[in-house]
Amino acid sequence: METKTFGQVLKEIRRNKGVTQRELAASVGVDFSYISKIENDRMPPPAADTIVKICEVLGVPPDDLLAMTGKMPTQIKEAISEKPAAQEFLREAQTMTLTDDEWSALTQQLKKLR
Amino acid sequence: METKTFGQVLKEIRRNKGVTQRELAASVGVDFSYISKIENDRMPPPAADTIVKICEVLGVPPDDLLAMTGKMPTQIKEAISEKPAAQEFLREAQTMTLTDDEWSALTQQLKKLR
DNA sequence: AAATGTGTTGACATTCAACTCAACATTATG
DNA sequence: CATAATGTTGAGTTGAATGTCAACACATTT
Repeated sequence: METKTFGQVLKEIRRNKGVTQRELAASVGVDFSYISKIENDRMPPPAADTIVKICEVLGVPPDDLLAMTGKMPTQIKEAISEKPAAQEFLREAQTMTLTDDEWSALTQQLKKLR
Repeated sequence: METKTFGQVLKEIRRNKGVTQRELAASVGVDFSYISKIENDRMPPPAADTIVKICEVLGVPPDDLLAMTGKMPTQIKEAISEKPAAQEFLREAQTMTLTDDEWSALTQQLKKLR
């Protein structure tokens, strides 16, 4: 399983969409040289919110790229910060060290709630 | 419901344990003046990991103090960062804007898993 | 009251993520 | 090839988080 880097994936998406680094950077609101560095893995992936913007500009869901970085968008972080019940859940989950399957099972439970 | 501040709670715990600011600070590994500022809410609560250390030294579970700040210990953050399945769960949860009761229900589900 | 222990305050320091800027290199196009 | 478009690189910047240090104030003990 040859895992692609964040930069490799981003570069591929951007090229497939026929967008230049400068165009992307301008739309996102960062310097184009920064995009270059990210794509070549000279720098760690950008902030979660920037990743989201990038994905919006490129017209792809941010989930995959976010998952690669282990970062959480501000919106989600804040939502959790404000919910002690959510934090308790996470602490419990962490002490149990859930497997991927178990997490998926919980996601299913989640969807049943509504 | 008059909510106590982080500083007020900490000061209370420390005093109940009969520990001075300097003792606590030395054990935790920060400057004692920093403890003073925190207790008087001159500064925002410390980093999550520092909160955990403080609670260890004082011999109390860190959960309450952590919950007050909306911060997550590095250990938990990393555990989640490494688990795309966990992140997917959180994104789902966030878009659904769960209530406290729903979070509690999930925590119950969690305990059933083992 | 002097010394000692404890707490408070203001100014400053450190660290790190997340970039920007300027210069240069490479690639595509007329 | 000449020019423009696009991409790369190294050094420096910025702001927020998280503290430290030195000086002073207050409280307690001897």
